[in-house]
Amino acid sequence: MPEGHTLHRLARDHHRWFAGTAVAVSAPQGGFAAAAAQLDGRAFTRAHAYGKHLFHHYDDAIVHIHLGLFGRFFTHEVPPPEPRATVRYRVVGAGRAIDLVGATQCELVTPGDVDAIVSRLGPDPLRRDGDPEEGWQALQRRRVEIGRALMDQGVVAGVGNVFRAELLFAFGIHPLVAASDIDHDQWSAMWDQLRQWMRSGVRTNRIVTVDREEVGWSRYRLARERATYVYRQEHCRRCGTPVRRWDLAGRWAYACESCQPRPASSA
DNA sequence: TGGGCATGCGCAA
DNA sequence: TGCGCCTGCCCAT
Repeated sequence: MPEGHTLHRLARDHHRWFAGTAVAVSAPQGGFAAAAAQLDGRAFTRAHAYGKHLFHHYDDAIVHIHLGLFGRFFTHEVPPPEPRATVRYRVVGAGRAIDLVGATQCELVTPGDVDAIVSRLGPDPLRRDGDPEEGWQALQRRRVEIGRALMDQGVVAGVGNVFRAELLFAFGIHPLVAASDIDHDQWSAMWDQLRQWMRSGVRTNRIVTVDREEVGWSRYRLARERATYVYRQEHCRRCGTPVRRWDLAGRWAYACESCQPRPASSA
């Protein structure tokens, strides 16, 4: 379930569980075996995230992880159960164990590689150094629809399909509006909203964009349901209009064309 | 049992 | 623009 908040939450948890301790590292699936052998028994020094990228720092090595669409971590008490065959990277500390499965990337990298990865990314709303002006500058250079630009990690690092859909809905912006038609004040407000949602996402480990008062939900219902206005909804949670969806940048984009008027320029 | 789907992304054309 | 890759889970059969 990886958008940026997921990776920051993982970094926070992994840091708490492992930083400053020696850990056992293994690679049941085999692909990461040589690296795991090198890391086994080493001191885990820290974990950090940038956008959707997670980094595990050991005393003299760094592991770079990108979950892709399917990747996830399973967490266990210690001692952990026998790993399933698909576990690529297992870390066992004093009190917790984690299993990485299905990730697009899990590799040893150098500090230089980390710099190169981060340099391709736009500002991250979850980082103190995340600068919305940098995002604004990048957005100005994009000659595409806003629904496409928001998925571009060089504009904002950490936004995925849910935040794209919900952010545009919150501002009444149709995904097919040209990125260049977003004005500066609007962008600043979008950034603030995104940062608020993502911070909350790190705390609760899920995405909630609905206002509980507006939708009239109990806390119980809020905890159970997909708490979005248009993302994977049949009908707009605000006005009831059927939600439309179409392929944009290879992913389903969702919008309520009553709350988010379609730009005149698009057919 | 198997098809479809999922909060990504890079690459070939 | 379309495809391939990584895996788990849910649903229909």
